[in-house]
Amino acid sequence: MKVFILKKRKYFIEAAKEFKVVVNGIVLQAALNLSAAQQNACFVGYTATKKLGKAHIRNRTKRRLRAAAALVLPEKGLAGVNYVLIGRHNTTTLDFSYLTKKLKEAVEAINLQIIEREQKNDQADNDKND
RNA sequence: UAAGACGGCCGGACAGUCGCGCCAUAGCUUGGACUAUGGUGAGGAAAGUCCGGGCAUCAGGGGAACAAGGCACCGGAUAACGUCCGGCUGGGGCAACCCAAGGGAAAGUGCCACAGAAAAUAACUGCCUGUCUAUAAGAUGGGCAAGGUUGAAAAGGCGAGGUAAGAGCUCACCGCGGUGGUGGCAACAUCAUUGGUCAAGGUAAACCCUGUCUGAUGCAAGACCAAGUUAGGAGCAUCAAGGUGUAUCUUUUUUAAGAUGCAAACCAGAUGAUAAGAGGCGUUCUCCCCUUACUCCAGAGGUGGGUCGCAAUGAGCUUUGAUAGCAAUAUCAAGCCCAGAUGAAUGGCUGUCGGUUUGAGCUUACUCAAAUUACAGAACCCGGCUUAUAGGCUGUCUUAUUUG
RNA sequence: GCGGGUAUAGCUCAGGGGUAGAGCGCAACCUUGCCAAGGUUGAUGUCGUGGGUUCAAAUCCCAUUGCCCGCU
Repeated sequence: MKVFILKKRKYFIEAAKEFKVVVNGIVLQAALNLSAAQQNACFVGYTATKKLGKAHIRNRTKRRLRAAAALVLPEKGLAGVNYVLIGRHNTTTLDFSYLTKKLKEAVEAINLQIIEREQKNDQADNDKND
């Protein structure tokens, strides 16, 4: 599974509207992306707001998110999904192994949501066809 | 030894492992969000954006007036500065040393609450005295500016003489001003002499005056490439008659095609020329020089694609050396090349050694354990200022005490 | 990256050198059988923070902190 970086503001907004899971240290959002599905890859973006602190704290937050995502997403990520990781105030202080564990849980949870939604849609399509 | 003053420097180190950006080279399924190897990768403040520049655009340059704003003891340093260095004056400290937006209040205007007779023109109270009425005292004329509960501030201070009462009215000392000498580039210091019409408080971080400096906008500047969109209006003359438009006619496939005419308007093109006019760095005026006719206004669409600017030649860097200077700094020599991203690299984890604090063993040392290890992240680039900062190293000096 | 504004009572805001104010809210009392409305009275500020100028600063100057906004 290849992991690429999200750069467009549009996709961040889409992700915020669709799926969302919150765990200790991380907020995870996601949305479907058809073009990514064709490449058999998923996209990931990182966000750290001004609320967290000054520039060096925000940079540190993004680095830890990036390091955690590099461990988790190649295995757990679904193809054709845009993930957005949002840092929280305790992201920099939490133990790193704990953070990765939590991220893994979050990704699994959000993947479940996405799959359920797709199955529903498929069923709906099937019903219509019938 | 204790207390203190002023500087300078550092801003954890090493190793392992998994990763990231950029550059170079090589490779490939040959142009990509690829792979390999090598190199390289945050600060003293990268911060705040408070000053000064470089650079870019407004075509370039000069002058006058006005406006707006900054600065303000003197000299020097510098590309420049509101920065720095050295001095002066005033204030603080026993001292080392520190602090100061530190020009002008006899150019003008304003303001000075409360209190106080009065906040600047004088008046009121008061002191002395002549005349009249006359018991006390009052009325009126003259002289005077010492005293008058206040206040941040009251028309030099203090003492003596002097007088009807008083008064720089006179004198001594101090202060203040003028002139001259000496020292100093100067601010200023000092000495001499002279001034009593000594000039009538404060406030200029109130307006202001004087001197001096400043064009505006900031790399989201700006240049090029690619893609896309478009109602309208304004701005010379001429030509030609292409497109479009429009009118008429013909054909018949009558929602079309063709022909001819027109050139008022629009689009596009060519030519001409200097007369007038328009635009061109805060405003007005002016001079030189130049430029534009596809320029300006307005509207529409879009939410921002790529390359350059932009990282190795610089106001560059150095625990280097020499020379000049008290110093800031300058010159010369030697050596060096040192981040360049754009949802934004410089990280995650582990170990060892450090620093600090606390506790225990405990005679300092030393050992063990725990905690802690700052402020903070380049975004066009430099010189400063300001603010934040755990902890540490180091130099010079002052005062006090003790010992030799 | 560049530029601007603001901070005053619990809340919303005046005041631009001389004793800090208004409205709403709060408290007490009056009115009522009780409540609301109404009336009377009262309390409430380190004027965001730290320096400076001044006799005197919320006000003028400098620095700083938080919040808000614009440019694209």
